[in-house]
Amino acid sequence: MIKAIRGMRDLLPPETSRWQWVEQVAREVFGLYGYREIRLPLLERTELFARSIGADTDIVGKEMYTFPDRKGDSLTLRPEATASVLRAVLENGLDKGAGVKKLYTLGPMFRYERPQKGRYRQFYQINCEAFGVDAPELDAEVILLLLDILTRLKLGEMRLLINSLGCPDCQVKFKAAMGLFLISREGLCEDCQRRRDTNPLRVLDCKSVHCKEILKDAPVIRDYLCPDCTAHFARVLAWLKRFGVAYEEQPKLVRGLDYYTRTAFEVVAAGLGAQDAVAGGGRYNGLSQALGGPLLPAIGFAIGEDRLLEVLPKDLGQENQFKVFLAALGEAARDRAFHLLQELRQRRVAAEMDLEGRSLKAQMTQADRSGATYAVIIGDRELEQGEALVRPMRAFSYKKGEGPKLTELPSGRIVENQERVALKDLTALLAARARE
RNA sequence: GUGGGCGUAGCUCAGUUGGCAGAGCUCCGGGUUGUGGCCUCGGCGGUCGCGGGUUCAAGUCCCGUCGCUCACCCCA
Repeated sequence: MIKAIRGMRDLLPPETSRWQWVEQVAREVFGLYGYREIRLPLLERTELFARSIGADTDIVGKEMYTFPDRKGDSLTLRPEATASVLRAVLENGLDKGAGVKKLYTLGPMFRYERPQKGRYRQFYQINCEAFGVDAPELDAEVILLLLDILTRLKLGEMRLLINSLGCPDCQVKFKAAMGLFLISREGLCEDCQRRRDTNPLRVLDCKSVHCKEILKDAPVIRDYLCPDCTAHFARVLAWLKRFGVAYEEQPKLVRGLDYYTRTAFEVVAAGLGAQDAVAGGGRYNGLSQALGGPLLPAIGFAIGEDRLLEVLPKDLGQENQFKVFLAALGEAARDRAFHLLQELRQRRVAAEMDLEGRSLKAQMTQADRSGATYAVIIGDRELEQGEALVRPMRAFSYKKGEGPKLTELPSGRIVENQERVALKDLTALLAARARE
């Protein structure tokens, strides 16, 4: 048997209804904040990611699905969305004109990593990107938007971690100080020794207990922020505080992609093990220019949908909708039921029936499993009289002062509230009940 | 890329010192010849991940390989 390739999985029902629910909520909230959807290719020129994400990052260095196409051009399956969004914005001139441009996109990303809990080679992100405004109010708004989505999804325990990475000027000064600090320290792990030369900022991010100890009194970026960046960050935090957002300043939080400037944030959730970041984002004012575009301030975030689904309650997104199951006995009745089935659907009533001519008992079992609100029984007897039996499934609610009406079946069983309904009125009646 | 755990029915898992491949759930049918769930009886369903080796005999022991999983790393 051919199996799905490593790190790539099938999302099956009923799980998919939870995904739809998450995406629907995200779309609603994006709409409230004035965002519109952009849909992008999954494949881009390799160069786009090399220049945006950073040639020294792990993502570009060893995690991309890169291959030459038939013409020999180097293509890459997108490992993240921001670079593509910005590329599309610049290519289509969406950045022209005053004011903020707000876009969201969602879909699969690809990274060649060793799979584990909450980490797949094809994984899904919900991305938010806002362009053209450098105001700290926008930073705050984007974070509020993110928390709004997560809250509506009933994400339980979550923490917002936040830091400022400064502008390129601040980063130059900080990297110099960090370099100086690291030069005098011995015993850093292999990775950190390498990072010391390539990207000293990321040494801060090291999870090694030993490195953490060494880095205890390392310089922090905050002390190297220029007055503008300091003021910007202070204002972002002030707004968050005013909106009652509980945040945790994390002086050592950095982002894995080179293009981040100023505000950087992350939302971590309980119950995910080591891969606990459910969303991450920040400002990337320098990205546009790195791609050869104009100066274009920007901020955004990505939600890791796979991880999010992992921690969300398992019973969400499964609304029990009104549904009818037609059970037919005999060929003539089946023909009539098939017509009624389509008529119900035309009236926007969810309806199913058995197409194999199974026994009534089997059809009732199917009706039960399908979650039907009503089973409609049509046999030759009913057909002759132009009627159908309408049988409520599951719990039935009574009107005031009314008790159940009992019907005795040929077998001696007694069922509640089974009605006889004229076939010509059947679909209209059910459509009316569906709207109740 | 590195390390640990695990691969037996659609699912969850038993399987003794190597000796006829099992259970529960699901699914299908009967009991109820025209009424779901509960009960009861029966049935379908397996290249024991794959390849090699040892042995009279391998799900079981050995080697290899693939996959899953958790962690490192990295990140959403």
